[in-house]
Amino acid sequence: MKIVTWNVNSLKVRLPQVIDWLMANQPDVLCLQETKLQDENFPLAEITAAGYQATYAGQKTYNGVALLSKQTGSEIVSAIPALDDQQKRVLAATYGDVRVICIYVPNGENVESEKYQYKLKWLVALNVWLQDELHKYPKLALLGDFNIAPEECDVHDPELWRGQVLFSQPEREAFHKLLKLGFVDSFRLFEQAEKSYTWWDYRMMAFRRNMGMRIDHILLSSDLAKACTACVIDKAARKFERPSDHAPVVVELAMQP
DNA sequence: ATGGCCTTTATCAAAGGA
Repeated sequence: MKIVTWNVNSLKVRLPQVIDWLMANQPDVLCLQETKLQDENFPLAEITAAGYQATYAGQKTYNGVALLSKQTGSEIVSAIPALDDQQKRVLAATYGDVRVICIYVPNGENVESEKYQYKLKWLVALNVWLQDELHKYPKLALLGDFNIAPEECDVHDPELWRGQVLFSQPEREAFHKLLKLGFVDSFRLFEQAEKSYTWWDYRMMAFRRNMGMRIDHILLSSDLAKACTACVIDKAARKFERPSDHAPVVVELAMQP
C-alpha cells in the first residue's frame, strides 16, 4: 500500500501535474492540501478519468483538502470534533482497515500573530481528537502539511529559524506530543540524505540552493510503522515547470489496501 | 540583504502563504 501527501498550492493550477503524478506513481491514497477550490469547482471528471475516486472539503481562495484513492473511503470526517473552525484543513477516511487522516496545519504567520495562537490551539484540538482515533483505528496514518520542522536537521539554517514560526519551541513541542500519542515519524525510520526537505520558498532561488525545510510529514501508528518499508520525498516534483513549493512525501506499507 | 515569488480575488493592488 502506497500513501502520499502533497501540498499542491492550488489544485486548479497543479491539476495536470497531479494527474501525471498519479498515472506515473499509482498511489493507493494521495492526500492533497491547499486545493483552494470550492467543492462545486472540484475537478472530479479529470480525476475519475485517471482511475481515482475523490473525497474533498474545500473553500474559496484558501486551505482545502482532498483524498484521491483507488478504493472508496468510508467513515469520512472533515473537521476536528470539538473545534469550532470554519477553515477546511482536515479530511479523514478509512480504506480497508487503514485510517488515513489528511491535515493542513495552520501556518501561524509569525510568533506574535493571532494566527500563531490559532495554530497552537488547533494542534491541541488535533492531539485530543487523535487520542480517540488511535483507540478506534490501530492502523492509523496521519499525514499532511504540518507547517512544523521538528528537528534542527529539518531546517537549512536552524540559527536563522530558531524561535521563528515553523521552528519555534511551542510548535516543536506540539509535534513531539503527537509522537508521544504513539506515532512514528516514518521519514526517520530509514537512513536519509542530509539536508532533506519538503518545502522551498519560491523566492531567493531557494530550491536551487536547497534552502528548505522538512514540514510535510507522514506519522504512522506503531501497527503501521511495523509494516513501513520506505519513506521518500519526491524532490523531482519540485522541479516541474510551474511547481508547487512543496514536494510530495511517499510511504510504502507492506500490506494490501 | 528584512525583499526577492506565486496564487487568488479583484482590478491595474492586497492578502496570504512559509
